[in-house]
Amino acid sequence: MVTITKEHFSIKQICESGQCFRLVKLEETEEVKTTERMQEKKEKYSLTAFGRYLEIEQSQNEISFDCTPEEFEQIWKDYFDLDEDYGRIMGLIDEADDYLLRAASYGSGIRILRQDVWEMVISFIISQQNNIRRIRKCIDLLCSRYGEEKQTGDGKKYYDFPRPEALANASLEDLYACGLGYRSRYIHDTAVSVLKGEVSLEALNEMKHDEAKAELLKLCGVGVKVAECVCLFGLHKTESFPIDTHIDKVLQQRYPEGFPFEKYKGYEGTLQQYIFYYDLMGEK
DNA sequence: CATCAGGCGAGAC
DNA sequence: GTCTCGCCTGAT
Repeated sequence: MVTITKEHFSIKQICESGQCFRLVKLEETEEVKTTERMQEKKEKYSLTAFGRYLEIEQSQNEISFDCTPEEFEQIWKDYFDLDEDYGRIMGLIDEADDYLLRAASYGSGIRILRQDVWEMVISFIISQQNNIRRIRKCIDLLCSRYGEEKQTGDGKKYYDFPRPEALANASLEDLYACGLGYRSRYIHDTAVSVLKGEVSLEALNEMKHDEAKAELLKLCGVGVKVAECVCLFGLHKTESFPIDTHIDKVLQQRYPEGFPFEKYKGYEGTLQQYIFYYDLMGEK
């Protein structure tokens, strides 16, 4: 077990922000009173990533990871982008931009996770014209049917994310049965492309944002929006700025003169997440 | 019953 | 290049 205290880290907000579909809430327990009037709420989450299973518990700024210090240092510290100072990024926001300040304040615990590229490609193909609840369901089904079955130290079963080969070999009929609908063909064709090496996901890390985006656009079912999401969450290119229906609406309503991208070079994607989350979850 | 959910491909022009 | 249209599916 590794316990840290960290500012600008809310596992709840990261989960709700819909960038990682295999981070799920397990339970909520009302803890014994730690002070006279405040009841401390502990929230427990599970995460499956990079072939590993991790349980995480958070009470305010204290976060506990159920893993060894070595695994935390090697894997999760990087995964949760713990070396980045999100307070500094929020400090870049124009003090005259009330809306952006409110959005960042509302979602101040969000971090841009460093996730697996292949998993992001498939996950965000599934995300199109879809809601988070159903995206999770589709991905769970894909994992349990096409992912390798594994076990934790204490014997808990979980499934790895399916490899390209497994999805390339799946029949369209079976993919439809995972509730993927018309995205089934996209998943299949993309898996074949990656398996054949028509698009090399490994090579994307060495590329600039625009170059990586152009490569991703070669994949069937990957348009501009999905490509930007893969760049942001799978390649950690934080200059990526995915525009979906929420962001598009906000840009029109709040930034009719245009969003000041030049002002936030290199951090557009991080700010996009604050805006997205605020529009999705925030009160009117 | 219609509409919507973090779009995209195909075809028309 | 830009525009329109149809699309699986489950929730409301």
